[in-house]
Amino acid sequence: MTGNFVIYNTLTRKKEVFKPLVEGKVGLYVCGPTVYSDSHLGHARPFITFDVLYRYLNYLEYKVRYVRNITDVGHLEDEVEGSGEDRISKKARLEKLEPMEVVQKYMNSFHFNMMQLNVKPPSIEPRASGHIIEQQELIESLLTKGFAYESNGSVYFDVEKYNQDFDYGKLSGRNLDDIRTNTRKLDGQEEKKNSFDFALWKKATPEHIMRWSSKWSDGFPGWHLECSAMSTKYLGEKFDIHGGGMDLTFPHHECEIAQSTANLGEEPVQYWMHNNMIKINGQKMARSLGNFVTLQELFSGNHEILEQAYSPMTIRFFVLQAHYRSELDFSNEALQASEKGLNRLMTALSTLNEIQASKVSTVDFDSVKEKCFAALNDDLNTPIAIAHLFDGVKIINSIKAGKESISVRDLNDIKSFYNKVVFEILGLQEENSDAKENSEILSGVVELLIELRKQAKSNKDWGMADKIRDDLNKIGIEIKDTKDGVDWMLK
RNA sequence: GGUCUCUUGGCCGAGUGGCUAGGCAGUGGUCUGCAAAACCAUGUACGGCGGUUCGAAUCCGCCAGAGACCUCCA
Repeated sequence: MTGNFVIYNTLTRKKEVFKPLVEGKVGLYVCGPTVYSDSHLGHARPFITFDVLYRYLNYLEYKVRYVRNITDVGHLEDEVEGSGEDRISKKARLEKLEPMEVVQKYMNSFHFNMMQLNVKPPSIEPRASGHIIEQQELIESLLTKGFAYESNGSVYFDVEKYNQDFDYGKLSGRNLDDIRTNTRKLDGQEEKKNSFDFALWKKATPEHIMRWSSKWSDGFPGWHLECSAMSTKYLGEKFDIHGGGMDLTFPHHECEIAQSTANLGEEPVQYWMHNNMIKINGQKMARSLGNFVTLQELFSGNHEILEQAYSPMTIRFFVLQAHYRSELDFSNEALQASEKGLNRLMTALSTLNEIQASKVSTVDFDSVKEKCFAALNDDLNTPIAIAHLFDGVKIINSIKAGKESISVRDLNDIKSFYNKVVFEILGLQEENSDAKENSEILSGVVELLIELRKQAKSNKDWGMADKIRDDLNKIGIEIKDTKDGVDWMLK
């Protein structure tokens, strides 16, 4: 119905027509969050991006199994921080919580944020801590096949050996010689044959709380391992799409490919998709850089750099107004633009329900529809798709204004088109309307005040009329005099 | 230092050899007692310097600036 869906594949650095391994079915894996603190705006981007991918694949009538992991075993800290302490256990000590309590807390808040952003839950959300056995089995297999070696209770992946049979660095465009000469010297690497070897199993230091027993040592899995183990378990040895942030390309995804390929003999993933970063003041927003704004802060406006609160849908729309492979600059001005743009789009959708159909259509909506889907098909180009939605808005408004007319059939067609694209595929939703509809008491009170104001107006008592309007405005209720009467909404 | 990417009008952001998105802001207008909202109209921008071409923001080269990765990171 909608032509070929094209995806930019990081592996080939080209756009490719998407063709699933199994007709009609898609296996999708996306790197999920490490749950040790609240999610920030940067985290929201991949989850919104791949949520739209998931929704679009569903729209294209694929049966999708979407796996998105939760990293809850913690990984090594930056060496500069000392100790090699697990980042989750470190936080736990600071807050005097059990590690799993920290995990639970932030997993809950992550889920809540995702719900606010209308990000659909994945089909399976496996936790690394629940797949220690699978990860150990994978290590075992790599040891048996000679791609890993044990050293002082830890197990490392032998990159050199792997590179003899396969191509280490193909995803990120590196080769081993470059890596060899350019890898920085880090401490605590004497155990490894080569500095670029990475841990599959790490022996825990005494103060490390999160640990599991194994034949090698009491320890914990290396940070690339869980994705290999869990994607294989739930999606099979070969699956269609793997997504994640661009900053994970190397080393994380590179190592993931190496582990899986060494184990399975062939590459597991057909299409690698990477979203770009959100920037703030010209720099990547990242926890480590301390320049982040959490989603909760964004939604409440409670952060010094925020001029106001921004609703979840504003954030979602903001993210979708840029292509997922482009950098996106954060600023109050940009966010406010998105807020107003979204409002314009949503207003047009409700206008759609007020339009009276005529016998004939004087407008042609087909090109809007075609261009919109063409954009989505072109590597999920949501900004272009949205641009065409706005072209449609212009048409809708001119019908409303009586400049154009539309037949019943075409009107229904447009309604279903906007429903599909805006709500189903882009995953936007109405905000605020709930409060208005759900509170009969409030609604009754406001209607009464509007009635009183109307009387004041007919008596030309502008002072009273304006007082009612302005005071309501102060407590967050906006009164609008429109052609068709008085409308009100919660701000 | 190595690998890679980017530089578009006041802001955010598409595009990638000729047809010169879209949103926001600004300006003008419609509506209105006023206001807000809404709606309509309106902007010829592509870092600099060369080159290729009938024609370049789009291709090539150089220069300048910014960023990402190489280390936990969405």
